[in-house]
Amino acid sequence: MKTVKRKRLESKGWKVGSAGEFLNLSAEEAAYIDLKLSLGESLKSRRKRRGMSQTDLARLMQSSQSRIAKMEAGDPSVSVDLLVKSLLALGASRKELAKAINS
Amino acid sequence: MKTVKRKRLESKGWKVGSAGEFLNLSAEEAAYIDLKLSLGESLKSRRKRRGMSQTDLARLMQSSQSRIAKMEAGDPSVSVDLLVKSLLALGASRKELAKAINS
DNA sequence: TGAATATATGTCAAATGTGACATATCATTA
DNA sequence: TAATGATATGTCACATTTGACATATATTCA
Repeated sequence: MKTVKRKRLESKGWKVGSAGEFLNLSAEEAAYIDLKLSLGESLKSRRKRRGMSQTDLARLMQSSQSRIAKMEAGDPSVSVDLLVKSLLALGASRKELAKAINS
Repeated sequence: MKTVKRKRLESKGWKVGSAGEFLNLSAEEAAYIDLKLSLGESLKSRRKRRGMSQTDLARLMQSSQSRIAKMEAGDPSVSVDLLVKSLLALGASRKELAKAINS
């Protein structure tokens, strides 16, 4: 894992149990977090491509600007569920979702 | 959508708002449900390939047999998060996850 | 520059998801 | 056919996630 991403995680309040790698993350925990970060980034770029603000997207999703911000930032308080629903709300297809997950 | 899958959904207590297709599902809602069903099936086949029972997997995941059953069945009470975590616990890679989502 | 707009961050009550349990149904096989 | 093990389904107390709000910090641009 790159240092940049690492700092990013550390500073964002990720905190995990068990012993293991650098932040005490097991491979699965790390994969899970990475996944969320990827989805968040994908959400952000999609939203921007559409020329929408976080507030716009929040309205579209019946959510709130602050939650959108947290999604895009990979905040520990947001679920993969919400990220997936958001991407679908922005018109992402299954295939595109899969791509976002893989990237 | 095939009739089999449809019956499956109806009988499993899916219940959604708004007007639209057959069960009043918007395209996004349908995609979301399909996604969960796919992940559930993927989980089931992975578990079986490993020769594990639901109880075994539950132990591995610190969950319970009943929750595993619900995951595999696509029960509305299970989150994508849990499905993803389960697949990761069974050793699925990002790429394999993506594949499961796409299939 | 400064005002307007966008994004980030912390908090909380309400909503949703969770493991655990009881118990039912299904499958295998002796 | 019983007995045994696996899977399904309903329920609930507890845990986590949610939208909303307040407010701080960036960003844009006249």
